[in-house]
Amino acid sequence: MQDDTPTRDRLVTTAATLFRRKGYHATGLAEILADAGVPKGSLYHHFPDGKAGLALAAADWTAGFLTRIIDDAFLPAPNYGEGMTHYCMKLAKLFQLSEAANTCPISALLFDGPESDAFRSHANAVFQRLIDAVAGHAQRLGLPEAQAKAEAETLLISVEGAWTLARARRDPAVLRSLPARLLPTG
Amino acid sequence: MQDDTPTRDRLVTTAATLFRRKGYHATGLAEILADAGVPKGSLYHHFPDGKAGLALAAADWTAGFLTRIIDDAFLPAPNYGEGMTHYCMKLAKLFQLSEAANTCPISALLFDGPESDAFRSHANAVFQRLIDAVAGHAQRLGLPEAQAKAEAETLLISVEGAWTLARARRDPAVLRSLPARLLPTG
DNA sequence: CACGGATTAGACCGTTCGGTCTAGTCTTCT
DNA sequence: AGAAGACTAGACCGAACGGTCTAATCCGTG
Repeated sequence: MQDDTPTRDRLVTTAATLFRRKGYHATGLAEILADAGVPKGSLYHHFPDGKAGLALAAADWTAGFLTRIIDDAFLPAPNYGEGMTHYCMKLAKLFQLSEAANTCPISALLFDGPESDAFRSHANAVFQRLIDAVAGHAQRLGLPEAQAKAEAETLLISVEGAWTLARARRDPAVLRSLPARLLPTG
Repeated sequence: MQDDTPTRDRLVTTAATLFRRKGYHATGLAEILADAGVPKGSLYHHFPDGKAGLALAAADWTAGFLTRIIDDAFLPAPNYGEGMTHYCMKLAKLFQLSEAANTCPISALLFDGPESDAFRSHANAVFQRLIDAVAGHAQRLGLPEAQAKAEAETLLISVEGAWTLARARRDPAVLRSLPARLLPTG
């Protein structure tokens, strides 16, 4: 992490990674700074609110990252079912890359964070953003609006739960099994 | 929490509550002890491993609590679909009672806990115990073994994800919507 | 070159963390 | 009654926490 990307970016991405692996409270500032190769002063320059501000930025960054995955999965798909399948497979691969150690990138840092309402509502906004992204693709692929929204919500719920179970088992199989569980519905 | 229940029990239940509300790392020993009305010496007498040991005990206690809810929901049900519906409704009520502030009692303390493998495998065992409980009821209610196991796993996955989303929204509606999402499958 | 804001650098601070340890009390059995 | 564990009680500890602050450095602009 000692590359030449801007300091702020390095902070955000390392923080996102660590929060995802160990949770917000279990990750110390010292660890983030050491991993990112950034002194404390820089952190409080870029994020006057300190750890909490960094966590919010990390959440946004993660949301963008996931949105990109969703787009990559659904854009080339001929219908919703295949797009959803692609998405689950991509997540399973991501899960393996992270050595099965990380929290679901979706819930990630958000619930482990301060109990403040700011965090909770931020989490809610991020979730909704992802649901909307999926729903948009679903509608584009021919589903009526109401059904698109319902399917998108179901997908997010399932991914969230499946990732958790996958983590407990250290096995991405349950992520790959999602399409088979969800498809018979539509 | 200053009642006359045995010290050990008071520790376990208060710890379970706090871990569920704020997570493992965000909950200090001091807070647990104050809430339970128990001095530090007693904790280390009953749990020589300290916070970690207490967390494992709290996880077991929570698992028992949930197993009871599962039994209460499925025993009087005439078929799997109704049992599952009862279960979701009970969880939604539980969610509301907790002021929508708690993590899913299932994942609860387990993933926020130490990254040790002991915690992870304990979490896995608890999950499996719950899945098996549901699968047992499903089979008793007429589902073939393979399908019973699949349905039970799907239910756990969905509950896990729905609880998370419900928490972000501060709204148990998504928990109540689960049966409608899952039933068309069977 | 000189100036000034942006950024880096890290020493330092008070607090709180989980955990240890020694005394004391309460129960139970002989 | 008296000895022996089980249990309570909380003072105390070093380490790590998040956060503040001052000084140094970098860099674009006059």
